[in-house]
Amino acid sequence: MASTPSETKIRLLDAAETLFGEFGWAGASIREITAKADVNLAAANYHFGGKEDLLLAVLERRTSELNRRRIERLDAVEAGTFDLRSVLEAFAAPVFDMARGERGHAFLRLMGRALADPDAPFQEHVRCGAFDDVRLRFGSALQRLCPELSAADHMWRLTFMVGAMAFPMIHGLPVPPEGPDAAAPLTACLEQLLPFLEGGMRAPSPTQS
Amino acid sequence: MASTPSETKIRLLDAAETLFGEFGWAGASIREITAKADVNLAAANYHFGGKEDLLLAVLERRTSELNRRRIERLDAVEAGTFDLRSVLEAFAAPVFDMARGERGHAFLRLMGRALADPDAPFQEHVRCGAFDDVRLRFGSALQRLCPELSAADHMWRLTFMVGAMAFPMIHGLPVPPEGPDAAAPLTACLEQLLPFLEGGMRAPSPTQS
DNA sequence: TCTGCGTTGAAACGATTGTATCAAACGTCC
DNA sequence: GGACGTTTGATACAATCGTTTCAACGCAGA
Repeated sequence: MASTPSETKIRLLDAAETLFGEFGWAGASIREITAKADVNLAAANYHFGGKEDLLLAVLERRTSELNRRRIERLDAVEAGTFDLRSVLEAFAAPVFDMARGERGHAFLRLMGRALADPDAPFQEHVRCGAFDDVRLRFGSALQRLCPELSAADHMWRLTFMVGAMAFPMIHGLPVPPEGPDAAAPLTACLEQLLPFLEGGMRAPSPTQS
Repeated sequence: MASTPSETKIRLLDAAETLFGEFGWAGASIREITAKADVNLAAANYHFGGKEDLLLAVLERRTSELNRRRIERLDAVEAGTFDLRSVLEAFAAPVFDMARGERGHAFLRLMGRALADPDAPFQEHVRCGAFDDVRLRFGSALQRLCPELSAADHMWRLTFMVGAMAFPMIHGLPVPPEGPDAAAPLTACLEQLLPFLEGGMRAPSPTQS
């Protein structure tokens, strides 16, 4: 029993990440996943217990790392220049950082699904504490930075911000270029996203018109 | 042969709208849909030809009306006070208007899926011209209202705006209250959304920092 | 070398999927 | 009233689903 996941487990997680991200919860089958991973059909149930637990493991593998980085960056921001732009960057940048490299496209799609897809297993993961720390910490930070907004205002704007970020993740970034700088769309998306979010957050509250 | 859709057809469209919106393309089955519609299993294939054509019919029924209203409102705005807020309202308000009433919840979910769900049949509908007019007209209007933004800037911001709007649609609006004003969350969401979008659109372009 | 445990391979389970078939029932027009 | 095209109902089809089973395999420790 190795504490590091076996080769089979990793191959399963990778294949599941790709196919769940591509076709969703009901659209990706255990058979397709195990075939893509080039492992036996029974391996999915043997190592993870079932389809749902496989998806949860796939999500957990990414969101734990993602949210860890977010909190880390927020800590740094709160210790230094505590302004709106930096907080938003601490929230959004880790997504695009982790999307660099080999499996970046699949990662983005899966995270987009995790946020936007209302299918039961995705939301089960989101609602079961995986994002609670992030929500609390960033919610508190934003409330301090935009004190003129009510609690309801903040709830709505957080929703809008997550939606604005999730949308390009789900639909894929435009024309991933070959060659030396394949991550150019990622930095472009982040650079475009941040001023948009900041402008949205700085807008006056609709309740006090 | 009546030009108005038969009772069976309407019941099928309603049930399909609810279940496709709830469980997505692969998650909703013809059997569940026909059972919910209280029609025979074969009716779906008889009236619509197949599962995919049923979904496309469901989408078409709503998006044609929705986008018609959008263009209508944009026409009025362009003939009158042509400002950013009014254009954004012409884009967003018809969604929440149509979400009022009996089947509003299912309508919102379905439209949210149509925008955000990357599953093939949904995107097939979106990409096959259903939104082309809206995209062209509103894109042109926004470009005139925010001339300091580049074409790439506008493309990104349109993406972010649609994402911010689609997100609450997919996940449902908070606590739909019983009683006289069950549509209160709809007006609240729209009132919250518009200043957020306007703030995002008015943000400076990231390319000319 | 033998034993034992963790893992894999191949096959099968029952349930559910989308679709096709065909006879019965329906309303409409001659 | 009877024939006809349209719609429905019940059933069957092949394919695929998630899951289970069990024998075979690999490799540690004794």
